[in-house]
Amino acid sequence: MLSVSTLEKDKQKYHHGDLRNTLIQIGTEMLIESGADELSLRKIAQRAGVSHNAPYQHFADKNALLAAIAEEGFRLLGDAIDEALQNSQTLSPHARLLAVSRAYVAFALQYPTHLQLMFGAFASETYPSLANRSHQTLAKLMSVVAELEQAGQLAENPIYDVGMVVWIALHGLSVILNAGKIPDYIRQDRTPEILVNQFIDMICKGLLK
Amino acid sequence: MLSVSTLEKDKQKYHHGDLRNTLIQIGTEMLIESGADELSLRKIAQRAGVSHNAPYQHFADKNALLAAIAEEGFRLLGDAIDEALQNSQTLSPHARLLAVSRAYVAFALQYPTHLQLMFGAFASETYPSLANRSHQTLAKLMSVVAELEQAGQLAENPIYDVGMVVWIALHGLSVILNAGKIPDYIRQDRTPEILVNQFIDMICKGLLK
DNA sequence: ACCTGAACACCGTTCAAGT
DNA sequence: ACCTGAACACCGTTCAAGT
Repeated sequence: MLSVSTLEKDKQKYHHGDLRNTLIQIGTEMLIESGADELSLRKIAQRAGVSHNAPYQHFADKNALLAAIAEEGFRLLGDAIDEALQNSQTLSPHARLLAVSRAYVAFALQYPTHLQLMFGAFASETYPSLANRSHQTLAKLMSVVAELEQAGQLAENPIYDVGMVVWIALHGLSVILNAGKIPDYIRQDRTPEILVNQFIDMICKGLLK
Repeated sequence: MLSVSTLEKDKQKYHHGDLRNTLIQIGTEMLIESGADELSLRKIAQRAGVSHNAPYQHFADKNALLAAIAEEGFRLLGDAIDEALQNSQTLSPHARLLAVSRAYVAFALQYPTHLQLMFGAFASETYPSLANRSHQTLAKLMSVVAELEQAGQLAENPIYDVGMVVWIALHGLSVILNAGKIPDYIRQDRTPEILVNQFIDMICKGLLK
């Protein structure tokens, strides 16, 4: 696991230039563990073994660190989607769409505070690499839509719009599930996985006659 | 814009028993003006002309006040939807669905921090009246779906599921628009209104052949 | 260039006390 | 019952200083 070169790189630990990534990593862990309210610059710094002021060497303010943690969140989500694509290689484009959809919602339920942070209001101009990461994530959804297109299964809509519609549905479902806002009389005894499958299928087939 | 009628129904001022509603109203205003970061219990109390401790007479903690402000947000959203229904009485069920959809997204874009608060993680058991309000809002969406049903235009899906699918799409689009996460190559020069119309229509007709 | 420590203005919350 | 004021532990941020 640890090669010599890795060790040498590790020699340049945060005391010599890698504090930035350490802070992002610790922030990510703390966000997963304790939620957004407990996430303070001072606690992150303390856990990194550094004074509460050191972060300002690498981030303009707390918001900049949060943006970096959000960016890391998009990387994690991207990994989850890639894994779903990997595990569904033999299946049909439609089944792969459902697999990716379940992966999206599963990520959302596993890392609710991350999702909230990722879709918080970070200005794209101020945090361009965050915007970039979110676009890369969307691109993974688009690739599945492209498979449907190549299989000749798409109705007459711009392919990018199809991808966006899938995205807004997945994201809306994720947020509403996390907020606990699906009434019991609708939810019944369906798991999130079943809800994703059924709702995405309804969208594929259309709501009206 | 901001209806205060319900909150003003009690003639007793906050010095005589209406501090609770005053705090909710001031909190609502401050959230609209300055965003969620600036929203502190102490500032709300100060603006209400009361000590920073008085709010604890009416709310267990800051979170409880936030939940009440979120609840007020659902009331405002409900008013916006009602207004859209009022203004589209002569139109077809389908056109009314689009009108309500535009109203939802318009509200989201006008009060982005409210929307975030409304869909934050407030436990339904701890804040039952908040959960109730959100269910009432969903019911307004359901009423339009019921019109489609009565007009015989619905495909073979549980009616509640149809309403939920509309809701997740509207909410996902709202969050993603507020987060500024639609890439320019997709957004092109379309306004939010046009995006809502087109995306909801795509969902009505179906994405696949 | 990178980090520390003191200081400042603010925050949510608790407690004792006042009416 | 409703509100106040002092106190506590925390926070983000700035500044001067140390290596």
